[in-house]
Amino acid sequence: MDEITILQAEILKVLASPRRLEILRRLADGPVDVGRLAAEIDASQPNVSQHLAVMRAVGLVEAERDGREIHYRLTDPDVIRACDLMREVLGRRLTRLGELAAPAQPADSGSRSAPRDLATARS
Amino acid sequence: MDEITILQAEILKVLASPRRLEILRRLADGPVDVGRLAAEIDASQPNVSQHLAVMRAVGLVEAERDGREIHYRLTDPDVIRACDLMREVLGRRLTRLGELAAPAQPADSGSRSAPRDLATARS
DNA sequence: GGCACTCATGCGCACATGCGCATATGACCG
DNA sequence: CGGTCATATGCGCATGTGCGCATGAGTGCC
Repeated sequence: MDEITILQAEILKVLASPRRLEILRRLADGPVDVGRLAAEIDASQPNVSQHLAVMRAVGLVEAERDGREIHYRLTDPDVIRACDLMREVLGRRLTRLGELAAPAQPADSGSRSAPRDLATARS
Repeated sequence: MDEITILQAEILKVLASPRRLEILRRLADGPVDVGRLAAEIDASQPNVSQHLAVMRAVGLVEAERDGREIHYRLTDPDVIRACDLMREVLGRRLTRLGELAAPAQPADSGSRSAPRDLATARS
């Protein structure tokens, strides 16, 4: 079993949480302190703190003290970029499904390319 | 909470397993039947079957019957591509760590368990 | 020093997940 | 049909994870 595969699974495990994804997406917009973060995503402070600790343990985020507040930021935007790429793919998938199910007017969030190239299937 | 985020977390949860990653990487090289797959990754047949069932449930893989065998293949290479991208990033990270931490030849037995360094090692 | 604020940590519980094992289902062959 | 191969499924156990809650730890202010 590949070493990288193990590491990758660990990272993915940490990423596999809606709350943590939400936190990461927020951090992608710049550093923020714990309290503010908790308020923005409507979660308790200990909860957010725990999630941040987990992500910090695997090097996804970094912490820096500023007065009494502690600012968290992304360690490596590349990993999150891969994450965002996946998000876009899934977004297109959802859009496609929505259109198929209801050919009306899908009120999806911002989208970029037309779902025309859905046949990206087999290489 | 975003709808896509939930879906993404579900997918990530399914991906967050070394065994499943191994299976997916194998499937990236083309369709294969369960028995062969189990043999190649040195796992029991029921085990592989369960993993495949899970991945099939979230649409990561597709199954097609061919005689008594059942061939599995990737549904959407795009998701796996995002996965591979992450893998590459992590690979580079590991390489960098190895170079920085030990220009000599360390017993890298528990090297993965140094997340702090990993975070710090960011340039 | 004492207090208020910000964040981290320990605890207990409910819940999900992975695994091995035995076994059921389904397909081919004689 | 009955047997055999290929795969899927149910079960039970051990383990891990998230959450709320209360509390500890570090910092700044008066």
